[in-house]
Amino acid sequence: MTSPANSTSMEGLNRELDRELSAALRSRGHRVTLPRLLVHRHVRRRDGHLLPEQLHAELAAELPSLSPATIYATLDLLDALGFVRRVGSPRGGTIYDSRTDPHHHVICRLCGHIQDLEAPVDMVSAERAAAAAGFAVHRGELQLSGICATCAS
Amino acid sequence: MTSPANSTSMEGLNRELDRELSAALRSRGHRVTLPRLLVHRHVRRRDGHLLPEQLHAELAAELPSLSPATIYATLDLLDALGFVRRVGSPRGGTIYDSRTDPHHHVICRLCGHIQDLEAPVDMVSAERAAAAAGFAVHRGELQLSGICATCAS
DNA sequence: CTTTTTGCAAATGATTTGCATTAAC
DNA sequence: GTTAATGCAAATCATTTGCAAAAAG
Repeated sequence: MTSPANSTSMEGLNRELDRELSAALRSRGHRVTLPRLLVHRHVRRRDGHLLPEQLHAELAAELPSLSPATIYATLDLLDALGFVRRVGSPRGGTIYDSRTDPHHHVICRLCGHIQDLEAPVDMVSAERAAAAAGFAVHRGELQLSGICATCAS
Repeated sequence: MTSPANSTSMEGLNRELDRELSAALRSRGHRVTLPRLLVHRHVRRRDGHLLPEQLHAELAAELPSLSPATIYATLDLLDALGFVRRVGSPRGGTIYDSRTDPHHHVICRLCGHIQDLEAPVDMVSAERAAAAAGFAVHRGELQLSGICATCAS
């Protein structure tokens, strides 16, 4: 009953994600804890954008004691480790993005729905202008705002 | 003592700004009120980025009764009228930009200092991708994040 | 005079903080 | 055993809301 495809089963994937996070945590002197493993698994299994509150609700089943404070602290840590990316929503509040490679976003200004954009955007001259202004640029993204298909109707 | 340059004196500028706002308000059926005139003057005289709270503090001298609620409502109205532009800060909270023409921003991820970037950014392909995803794009800006000169030291 | 706008105070929502307890190492 | 991380509750911060009083048209 066990096929080679088992290496991508939920348990196998979790094991692999756990190993990856554990290595990153230890290399920085952080401890490996259950809340961190769970948040990390959840975030990286679900590719997309998520709100801390949402994450809190979804993990309540697996670890009821998990508190909002820990969610926030853990997401910040994962951001520092490069596993998620903190994105400021134009509607206030914070969105965490499980994708950390360069890409862009459109956000519905009515419902807040956010979607990735794969389009290439040349930000070299903007980065140069920022450098000229004394900024050490860390990253950048294009944020488009508009009305999504659902809200349009 | 009165030179032609008087047309740009504070009183003259205010009068002109007031006329401009009044026309826009009336054309949309809104009323012309002192809080609106004061906020509008303040925002447009001070070219730059400002936080509602900051604005509230700065206008306290001119109109002590001005409440935060009115500041927020007025800024939203000015945004709807096209006199300011609401910008979501990646650090949470809302920034209002007195510039409404297309331009971009760098924001210090330590102190929140924000600065305009004049660099041309081609967002056509991103807009096309957003349209393909069902979005009616309204506007867009590039947001760079980094460390400003002050925080670097 | 009628309706909008204001100011105030209270409510809300998101995020942070302080601190004792628990768990990692 | 030490020290860091957690959970909880309370605090904070930005923003919104409800409503009676004031101002605009």
